[in-house]
Amino acid sequence: MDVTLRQLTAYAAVARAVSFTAAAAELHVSQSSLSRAVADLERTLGMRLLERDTRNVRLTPAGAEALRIADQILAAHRAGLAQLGRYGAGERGAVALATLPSVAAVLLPPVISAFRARRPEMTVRLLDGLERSVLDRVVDGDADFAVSTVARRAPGVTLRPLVRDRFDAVLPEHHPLAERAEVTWEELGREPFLAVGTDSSVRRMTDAAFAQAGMEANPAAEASNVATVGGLVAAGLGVSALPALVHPLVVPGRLVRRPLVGPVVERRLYVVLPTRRTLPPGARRFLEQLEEFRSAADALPAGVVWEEAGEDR
Amino acid sequence: MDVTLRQLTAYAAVARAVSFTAAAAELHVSQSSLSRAVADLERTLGMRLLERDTRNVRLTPAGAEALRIADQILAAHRAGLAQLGRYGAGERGAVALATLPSVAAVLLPPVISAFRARRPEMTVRLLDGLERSVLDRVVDGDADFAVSTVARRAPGVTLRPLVRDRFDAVLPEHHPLAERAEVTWEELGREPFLAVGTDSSVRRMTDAAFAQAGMEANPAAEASNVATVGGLVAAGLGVSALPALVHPLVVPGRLVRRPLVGPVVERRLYVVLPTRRTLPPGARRFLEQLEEFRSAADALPAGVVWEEAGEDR
DNA sequence: GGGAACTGTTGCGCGAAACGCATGGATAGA
DNA sequence: TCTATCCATGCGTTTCGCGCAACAGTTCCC
Repeated sequence: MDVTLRQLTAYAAVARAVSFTAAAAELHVSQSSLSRAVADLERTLGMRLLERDTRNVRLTPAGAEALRIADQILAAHRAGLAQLGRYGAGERGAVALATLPSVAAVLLPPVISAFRARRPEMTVRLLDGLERSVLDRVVDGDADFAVSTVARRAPGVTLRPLVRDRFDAVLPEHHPLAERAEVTWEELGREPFLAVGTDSSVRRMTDAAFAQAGMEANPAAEASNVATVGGLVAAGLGVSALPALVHPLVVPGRLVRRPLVGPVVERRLYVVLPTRRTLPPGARRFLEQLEEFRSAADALPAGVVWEEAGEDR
Repeated sequence: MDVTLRQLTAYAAVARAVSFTAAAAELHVSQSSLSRAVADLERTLGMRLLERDTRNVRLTPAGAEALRIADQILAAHRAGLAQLGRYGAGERGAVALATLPSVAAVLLPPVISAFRARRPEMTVRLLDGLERSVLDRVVDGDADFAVSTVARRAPGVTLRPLVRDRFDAVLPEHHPLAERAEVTWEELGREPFLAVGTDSSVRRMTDAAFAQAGMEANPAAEASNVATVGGLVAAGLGVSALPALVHPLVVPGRLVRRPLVGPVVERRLYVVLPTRRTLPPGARRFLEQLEEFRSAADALPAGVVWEEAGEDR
């Protein structure tokens, strides 16, 4: 026979009260039940825990040790279930969120900050990477969900429009085009162009925009980090085009932004949810927090706007 | 309904094996039993732990968290019972031993050392005090047992003779009596006598010995600590009489010991056991260790001899 | 394409476990 | 001595846990 939680609970109550009758009242069970439970426990352990004549109950040394240990076990049990309860309520655990570096650095920080303030036991894990890997993270289950652009419809994920941002021209401070209120892609394409590395969604979209304006994308230089591109522009090596959301990542001063038109190119960012899996409670709570920012029409950098809440796709 | 260890064990096995059938074989129960146990657990917790179609079993995020927690709880249970088992075997816990300072400092160290080497998880608590308080410690249950002299039979304790030691005269290095092979109490009584404090058992016995030799105890000075008395003798303030066991506590050099005769006074040290209470396992083991030293006739300071093992009184 | 082999679920009946009630023996206090 | 408690125990009932067997959905292979 093995030691059950029931026996330990019974023993702990009796040992603490130093009385079967009192403990029985406390636990809302009959006194005989406790008497048996403790006797069973003693038989199983093969040691006497309580010294009892018909009138008094005393702990044996072994009984004192057993009380200590029973309390430990019961506390572990109680704490474990409480943890699981908080997990279930989305107050504890981890949210794994795949996203683009720009989103992670600009859009999410206030959300994470508000989320953590409300649920201090939650951990937010940001898996930042390029568009391609972000989608894979969701499909593979590494991430609970993602916030990202999406090149093409992927099976197994649902898309919920979140924000869209506009491409701006990024120019050296005293560049001739900086005097315009707006700049066209065609005008921009005549300047030495500084592009972000091949794999990025930004690169994909600038290539497409130049093509649409009837020009060929022919970068003077490339860098994978947008901050690096910003630095190159500021140094006067050329011009670039970046979505509004990433501008906070570019060191300010010595360069200016102008809306790009002909065409206006917008980048759409989605919440990417796995279609099959149900979202863990913590992730659900994080999404609620994100929606709260959208509903409150929280301030976004210039050129970035919240999408209307609507149907998932 | 509450979460039982049985359910947690079942769930942990299934979640680890990712298979009800395999887990059933492992736990030697029927597969249907596990199916129910896990279903019950899920119902109680109000969350789905395993995603299962008829062919495959997968953990949900909540299931992964639950597995972690179930393992914690089960480990706490297992560890607790193991601790209690080791406690029961006397390999873990504490021995509380009341004793005289001289016994604690001279007789016990090798015993404690051997005991701890064999049972590293055991703690030995020495409650050292004067004869009177030592007895009380045992009667009150503060100590598991004691090693001490006993002025008079006390109710509720059993005595087991352990060692006896002889009173020696303690003399300054160049004192006239130091040239004798033996010294009588009467001779000693004619010198300025340096006594230990009133409450001690040593004082009680020297007083009695002088009385028996027809002299009055009339100390030139008193100190409670025998090392202090030794210092006074070495400084030439007078002579003293101390039981052989305490000599290692007296700083060596500048004083000499001579057997005291007429009468030879012996101090008897007993193991003092509570008659009622059963000894905790650790204490029993400590006593065994002590007996081992007696059986091996372990070397003792000159003038101290092991008592024969015999009946308890 | 149809069946064989496995998987987890569920209905059923049995046996054990746990419980409350009532009782008995023992003791402290009036 | 009597009474009020206290814990242990016998007894009957209810609940719980289990295995067996039938069932339903998948996968694999001939």
